[in-house]
Amino acid sequence: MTDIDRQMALIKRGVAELIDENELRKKLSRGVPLRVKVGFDPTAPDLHLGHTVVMHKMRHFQELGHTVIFLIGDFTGRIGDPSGRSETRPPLTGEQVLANAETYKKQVFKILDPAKTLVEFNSGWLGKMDAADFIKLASSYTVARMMERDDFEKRFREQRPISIHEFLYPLCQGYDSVALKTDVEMGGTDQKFNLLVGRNLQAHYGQESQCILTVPLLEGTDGVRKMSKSYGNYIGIDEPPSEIFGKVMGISDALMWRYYELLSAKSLEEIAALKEDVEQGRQHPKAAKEMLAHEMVCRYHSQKDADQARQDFNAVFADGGVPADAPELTCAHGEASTPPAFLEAAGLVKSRGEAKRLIKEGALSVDGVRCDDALTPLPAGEYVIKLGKKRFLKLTVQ
RNA sequence: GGAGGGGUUCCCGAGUGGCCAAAGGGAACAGACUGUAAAUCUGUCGUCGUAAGACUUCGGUGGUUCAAAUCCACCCCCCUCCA
Repeated sequence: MTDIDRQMALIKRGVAELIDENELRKKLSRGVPLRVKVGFDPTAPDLHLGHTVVMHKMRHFQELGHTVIFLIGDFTGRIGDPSGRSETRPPLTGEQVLANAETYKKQVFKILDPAKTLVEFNSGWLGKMDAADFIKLASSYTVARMMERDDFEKRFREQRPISIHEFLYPLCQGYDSVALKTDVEMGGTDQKFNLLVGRNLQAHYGQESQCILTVPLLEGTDGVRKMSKSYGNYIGIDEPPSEIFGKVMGISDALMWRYYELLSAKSLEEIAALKEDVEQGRQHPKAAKEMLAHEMVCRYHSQKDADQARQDFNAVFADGGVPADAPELTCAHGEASTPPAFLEAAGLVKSRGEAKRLIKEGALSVDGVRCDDALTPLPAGEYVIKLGKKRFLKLTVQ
């Protein structure tokens, strides 16, 4: 029994909701590895920190000896999860799905143990169902129950449209659990309804119902909306060390604690202590944020990369240096060496007009000296160009 | 099948013949202040051009007009209600 308590402690850490705790204990007590499923969208192979919240939970299950099923929703992806305002998406080709799956694997196994991970595609069973099968599936649920979903309920009340096919999404996702004989399904808190449908469908098809476990949604770097590629507020786990470090440093102080809570390996006690230190002025908030940034780079790259990223960051932003990976450009003296020309050539700006505007605003510096002359070509030589706070260029004029 | 509402620059959203590259807000970017935090203030925010100015843009295609985001015709798409 102590083993089960130990397992439960790890499983429950940081989760938003677990349904139902006693059922899960019962499943665990059988001593058979559980089948733990998490579904992923096939269209977004760029994993970001938001995805990692649930992935760490998957990792926990693996560490406890259970089987994790990484389900790629290539069939359900055609419907598009109705949560939010997403629309029906065009189906991806087989090759696209496979290519995306490969990209997924490359990133996912930075966290998950490949030996304990099963990768599945739900087109494998959903794609084989015929109209009669779908009618049967649809008959397993009632409109009233479907309308329990707050998104549907809300839209219905506001007289906004709900397409019939949107009802199919939770049903399909739920059927995945039937097909895979899932013991536990996890997802973000916004997935709760869908996860519950799986529970009900399994019972309908004569199986033992899965437990469900939801994890909090991580806010994006803007601190407002959930982290998502389409909002452009994400930190991708495949991004280079300097990017990850820099993006973490750019989040607000308030958000930093949220990230600590959901992403850090530190214990909740350690985090509370750190927060206390910052509030009491014993620790500078920037230092606390640096530790977080360092930890993230460590996880997705290496200790060495993290040290380097921190050093570079401070060299650049605290001491006004140049990042080691700044782009380089060589151009001829003359028209090509006027600021708007080389800024555009280097891809630092979208148009010359933009370059001129920025120069007018005082954003350009050459070797650390502000330059507001957009007309005069730079003479031959080597320069360090800085545009705004974040854009750098090593320029050689011949 | 019928009736009505709508598609505007990254997003929301004004704009019903010239004063519109198009109000306002948001986002974003830049400057000041900082810790590349927050807050605040200032500025920029279609392309080209040092500038004057030129060019392209308001679902699509044609048309009316000296002149259209604004008027007309047809088409495409979205939404609501009735059946």
